[in-house]
Amino acid sequence: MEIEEAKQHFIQSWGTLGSNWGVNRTMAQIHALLLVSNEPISTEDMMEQLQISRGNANMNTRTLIEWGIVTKTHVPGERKEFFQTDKDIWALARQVVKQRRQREIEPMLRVLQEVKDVEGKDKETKEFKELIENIDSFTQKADDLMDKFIRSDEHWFYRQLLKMV
Amino acid sequence: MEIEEAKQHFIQSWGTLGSNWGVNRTMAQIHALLLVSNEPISTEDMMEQLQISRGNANMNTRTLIEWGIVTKTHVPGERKEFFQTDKDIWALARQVVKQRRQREIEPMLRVLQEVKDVEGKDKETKEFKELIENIDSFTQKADDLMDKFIRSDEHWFYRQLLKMV
DNA sequence: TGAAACTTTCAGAAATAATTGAAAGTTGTT
DNA sequence: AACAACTTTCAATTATTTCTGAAAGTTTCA
Repeated sequence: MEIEEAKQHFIQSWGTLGSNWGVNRTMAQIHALLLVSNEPISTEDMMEQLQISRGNANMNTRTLIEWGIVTKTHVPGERKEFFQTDKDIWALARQVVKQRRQREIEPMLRVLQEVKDVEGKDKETKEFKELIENIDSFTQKADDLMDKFIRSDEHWFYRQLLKMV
Repeated sequence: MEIEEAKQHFIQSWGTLGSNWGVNRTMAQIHALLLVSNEPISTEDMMEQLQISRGNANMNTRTLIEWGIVTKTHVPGERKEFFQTDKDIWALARQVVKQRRQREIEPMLRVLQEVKDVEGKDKETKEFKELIENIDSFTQKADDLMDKFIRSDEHWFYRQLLKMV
């Protein structure tokens, strides 16, 4: 396989992976394109290489920036904006975990809290409370793990893995 | 808040959470309904409580069964099928992780493998190979962690968390 | 066997999400 | 200030996903 074909294949797969995780295909592809590019790339480049419209490129790039995984840069002599992403895959993973934690764990914990003080002493209510209690406990542990991951570095994570039986 | 309201609220939130994770809303709601039900429920029950069609209820229930998180049961004296889910939230999490691992990690590793032996000794190719190598290494570690989680029980997981600094 | 009870399927409809492209907005230069 | 270069916005369109409901299929039992 030659390099251009490989990059293309990678971009496609990254897009598919993204859409499985609730990230839109184009957004994941833009990210993949940035990953495989040696230099920062412009909106024009994205449009050409992914065959997408200016609006689409702009919107999805903005979302990537909001997620904190893409940054704007400038190329000397060029007036337009260029974009780049951190090639450190651990940094990327940390950033994504951080986003999802904030965006999903926190709302979930809030709902569980709201629902927790349901009135009643009957069996049905007790069982419901127990379920909510279990989900809450699980969610908090997941939250704790994510928090540790976000604060960690690659080596820490690797050591933790080794420590596990 | 009284019990029916609380259950309703929970079902809605579970639906939203699901759709953030690439699980369709109805599927997540059916699952939530099973979680909060004290007895197994029938397709009719789902249709009525979630206000959905028979086809929709049937299809999504089937997918939940394929995912291994819902099972069929029978209620004595009743001819129709009933469904139930494991209320153990850890068992549920393990099952979901198992599915996603099989469905996403494996294909990703295959793509990385394909793309890894790209030809060329130039800088561009070298950098690409390095990127792929890093993603591959990360993915394998994630795979390893998932594998450990799948084989674990709640207490094991809790102990691992405590061991982490 | 036949017919009621129940389940599954799937083509079309409806809902939702993603994308386009052109106009409006902004920034920098002369 | 006027213009060119560039970015952003958003209404309209297109694509994708989900849902419906009725017909076909299956099971159970008298």
